[in-house]
Amino acid sequence: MALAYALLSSLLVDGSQSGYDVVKCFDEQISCYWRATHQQVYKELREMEKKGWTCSETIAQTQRPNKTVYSITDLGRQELTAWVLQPSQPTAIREELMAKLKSGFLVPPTALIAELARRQQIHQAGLNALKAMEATDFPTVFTAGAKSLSYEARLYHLALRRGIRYESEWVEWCEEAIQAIGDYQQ
Amino acid sequence: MALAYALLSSLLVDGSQSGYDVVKCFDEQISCYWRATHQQVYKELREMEKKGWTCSETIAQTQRPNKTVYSITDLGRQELTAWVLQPSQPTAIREELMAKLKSGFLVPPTALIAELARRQQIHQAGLNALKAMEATDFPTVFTAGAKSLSYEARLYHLALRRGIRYESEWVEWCEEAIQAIGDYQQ
DNA sequence: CGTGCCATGTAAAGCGTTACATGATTCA
DNA sequence: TGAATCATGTAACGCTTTACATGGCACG
Repeated sequence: MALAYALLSSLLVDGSQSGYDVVKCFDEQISCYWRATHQQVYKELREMEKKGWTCSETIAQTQRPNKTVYSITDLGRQELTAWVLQPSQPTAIREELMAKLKSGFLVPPTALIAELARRQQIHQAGLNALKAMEATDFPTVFTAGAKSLSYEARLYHLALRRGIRYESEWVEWCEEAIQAIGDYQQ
Repeated sequence: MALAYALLSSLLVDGSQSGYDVVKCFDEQISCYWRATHQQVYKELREMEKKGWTCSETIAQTQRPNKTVYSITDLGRQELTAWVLQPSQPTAIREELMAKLKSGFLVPPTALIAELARRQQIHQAGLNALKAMEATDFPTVFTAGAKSLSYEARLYHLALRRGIRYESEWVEWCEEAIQAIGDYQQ
């Protein structure tokens, strides 16, 4: 369900787009809070068109495959607004690594430490990417503060901040866990 | 897939259990990193028995429905160990609230603030619950430090710490977001 | 007398991942 | 010449959620 609305918001904020563009936008920007494959995106855009939430236009291109460019309709905008107004539940957490930790005594501590270090690197890389996004998309934040942003930009910046906090928290926890397990070696 | 292993680790660490017990254990303890409905749990336990990862015994009860109590087998333990040794990918993030924020300019700021305050309360409650769990299950941490724990307990404590950090981060971010949106009201 | 706990299940629908498929262009 | 980008799709499978179903006991 929520994917449909995430797509609508992309069409609304970033303008009319082809499925391909939306996927790219998801990979680049939206990935800090939502993920979708191209198969899902194309399917959902077609289904929303049936419901009248989007409309499409085919753009003929030479030297490139033709595009189907989707736009949000008034009905789509209404649906999106109604959805935004609804309360949202926290996402159910599903963290494989924590499940592995519970049975972690089955394997050598060094194996756990290696895995935690690997995860720490992944989250550090994610953090760096998000910080780079912040520097690119919101440069004024660093000089004039977040209050310099427009309301719309500020809202999006808050989502980015959530991503940054999330990845930072992961990096810190990995550090804590590596230290802790180190205490039990020899 | 991962559900199966989470169940095995519950059987291994917490001992033999009925499906019902496992579900309760998931609701109470495991919910900070995994969630499953009773339908999933019962199904998975039966499937693992077919594979020989678990074995079961029916306990007749008067005044209560009979139970099927599952135990982990040697094969199950081997499979679990092999799984723990495999690298695990970070969970894909799917955060509805962030998607709503991106289209948040469609609704009055007060609506956003109300929703953020509601979410903050939810995460604060989650945080309190996890801290209470820490106090109950690991009382020595507060007096003698985390190093007083056995290796097994320490590993589980680390998972709990991750939950605590996660909920704390949410509460803080909600605060930040409420403040930020407040800046744009008159 | 109603609510909630104990204890287990079936069935259907929805959502998400993975694999497979095409075919031209651009860049190293 | 091989890889990456543009652009869109089908199909199968598996996981997750939601709804429906049963039936006794205990507690207020």
